[in-house]
Amino acid sequence: MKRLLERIDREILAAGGKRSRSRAVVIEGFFRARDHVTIEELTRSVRESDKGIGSVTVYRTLKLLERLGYAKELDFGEGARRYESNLSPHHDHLVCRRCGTVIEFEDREIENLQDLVTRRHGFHPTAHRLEIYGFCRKCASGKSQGRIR
Amino acid sequence: MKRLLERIDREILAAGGKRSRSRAVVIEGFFRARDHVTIEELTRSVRESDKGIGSVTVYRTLKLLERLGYAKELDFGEGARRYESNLSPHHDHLVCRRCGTVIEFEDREIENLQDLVTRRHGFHPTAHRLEIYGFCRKCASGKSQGRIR
DNA sequence: CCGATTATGAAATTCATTTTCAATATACCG
DNA sequence: CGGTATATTGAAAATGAATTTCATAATCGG
Repeated sequence: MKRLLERIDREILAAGGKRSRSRAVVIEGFFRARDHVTIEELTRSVRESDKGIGSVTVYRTLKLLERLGYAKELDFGEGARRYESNLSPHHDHLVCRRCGTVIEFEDREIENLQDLVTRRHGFHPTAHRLEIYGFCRKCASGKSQGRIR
Repeated sequence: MKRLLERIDREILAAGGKRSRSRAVVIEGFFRARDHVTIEELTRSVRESDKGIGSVTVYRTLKLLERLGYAKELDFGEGARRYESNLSPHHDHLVCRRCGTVIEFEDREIENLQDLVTRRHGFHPTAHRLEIYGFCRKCASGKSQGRIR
């Protein structure tokens, strides 16, 4: 963790940036937080360390981390984006519509088939998103299917 | 087409709704329009038939069509939603980041693998979204990779 | 330490979407 | 048919996430 923060610090300096306490707090908070945080959640948690940190700085810092490749923007259609750290290998998400739990999964074969499809259409893929929405085991038991919307 | 509109009309009545000219124009416009329209695009096109239609009505009508199962909301991360008609069988999307072209594809095997993964985690899937972003054949030729963002 | 540049937070702005509201249109029922 | 309850409309206002602006503060390189 310390090592990671130092590395990011160096990259920011190398890119002409400057150090700042607020940003350091946000970055550390981000990597400590559970994955898939919203800006609002992270702002709240980060303010426990430093009362004065504005949400704008959180927005800016996460955009920065994304540019540097350390964070990924997610959108589960909730109205607000979420961010996850980009340290673990690529994966996709199962999102529970009731309790919000997010399960990460990785499936090489799906990825391979995606590549095939993509190539078949002459496409050069740069990214993809796969999310499966539904009900997790806990929420699925003891619930009737529920009408759509 | 006529048949489809009548069917929707009947469903709306059956659900306690009333007929309205504005809505009829929007619905017909939607099915005539190319797929993956934004509200703004559809509003513009629909206003050529009836100057006075407000975009609010377009918003409301598409939400209605979605509830009835005739339309699907899409989000390619552009800031505004898009809608496609839900008449054709399920498919996913290849989205060109340069020219915006959207190619639809369908891959039974990917779907099957998704089901497997989902079940493996005890999940009850209700929907999924798979989008592959990149550059279409035309846009990919004659372009250097381009830095991330 | 100086001067230049970057970062900050608050406030203002943007923009898609939703809500409110008064006016209008439509369906249902006698 | 006519009356009435109810749905629909469009404009304007409200919402809410994200971004921009701006004056101030912090940090770096020399």
